[in-house]
Amino acid sequence: MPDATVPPSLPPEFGVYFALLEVSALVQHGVEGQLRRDGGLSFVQFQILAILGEDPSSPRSMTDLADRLVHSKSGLTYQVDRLEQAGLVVRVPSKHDERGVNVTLSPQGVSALERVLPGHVDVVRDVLVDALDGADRVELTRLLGGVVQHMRSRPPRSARRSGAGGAEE
Amino acid sequence: MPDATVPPSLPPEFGVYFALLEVSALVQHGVEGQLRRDGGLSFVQFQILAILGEDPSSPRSMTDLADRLVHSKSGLTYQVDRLEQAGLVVRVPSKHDERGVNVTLSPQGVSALERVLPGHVDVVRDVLVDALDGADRVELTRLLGGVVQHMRSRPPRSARRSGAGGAEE
DNA sequence: CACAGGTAGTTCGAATTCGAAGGAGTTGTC
DNA sequence: GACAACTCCTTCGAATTCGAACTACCTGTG
Repeated sequence: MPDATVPPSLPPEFGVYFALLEVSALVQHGVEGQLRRDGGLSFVQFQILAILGEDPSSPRSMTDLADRLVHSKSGLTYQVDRLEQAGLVVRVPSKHDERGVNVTLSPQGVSALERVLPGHVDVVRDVLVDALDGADRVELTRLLGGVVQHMRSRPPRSARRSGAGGAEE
Repeated sequence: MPDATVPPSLPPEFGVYFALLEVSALVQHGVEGQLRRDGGLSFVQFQILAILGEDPSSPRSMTDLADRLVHSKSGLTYQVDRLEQAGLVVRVPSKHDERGVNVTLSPQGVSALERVLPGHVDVVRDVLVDALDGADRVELTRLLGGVVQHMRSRPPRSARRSGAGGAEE
């Protein structure tokens, strides 16, 4: 019988879980200051611009963006509103689907991205990339990529499950 | 996201950056539902309880906690308020420093932690740990640990003045 | 065509977050 | 002991986030 004064500890494999969360929080906060200083952008706003900049020829739907960012749709609406007010993105009604809204980078949005990117690269390099030598970086990328695939391959956030794979009503 | 694609203007090593952020966001959202269902806890609240549970004999100061969580102090005040109202933690004035406040787990806090932990372990295992075989897990932990050390070794967030790279005034 | 069920975005209210300012205690220097 | 500079935590207002409800549109079945 477990001693009530000693809280249960997590399995040792969970170090990876905490380390992951901590690193990502630190990286995120590390870049936030730079983004705000150089471009007046929040981290989420930068992410939106960066995703749109990945492939300017294929505009993204709101749902796409929300999914990519792992954000709520309402939160995305709010941020796209702000970016549109700032003139950095444009909402274009989808041609195929009357309900759909596609978001694209405006020329000003491209400029904003170009303005923050150099400093951003510096900060990320300083804070994250330099912590790893080349081989480790490749290895970490490989491992994280595998995890992303694993997670993306299971029902996305809309599917709630209380355990592991239990069928529920 | 088929592949951590990076805008052409970003160096290729930055795939690790995007993959990291995406994985951590997915993990975080993945556990949030379970924590709320099983214990009525937000992710941050769970983190606070978990940190306090790590070593109940050494209570943590507010600043300590904020630093560990990579959260603002005001945000931590808010969350500790809520946890205290719920009876899960207790604020104890520091003996050595009249300004200091130490936070400890109450018996109810221990119970809450015990109540959510099994399900939490399941979810994390399902979503993250199972994505890796044993060797990869060890490797990932090692890599992330190195990054944490690297980041913690530089001026913490309180010195958000010149941030991470450029000295600027 | 009509209708049920599903999807895309937005709006709304409530909860949470942050940074700046403030009150109080501590430390170092003279 | 007085003073300035610093640290610890909280309060305050503004910005951001989420989930639920809502509108509008699309798809499949009869």
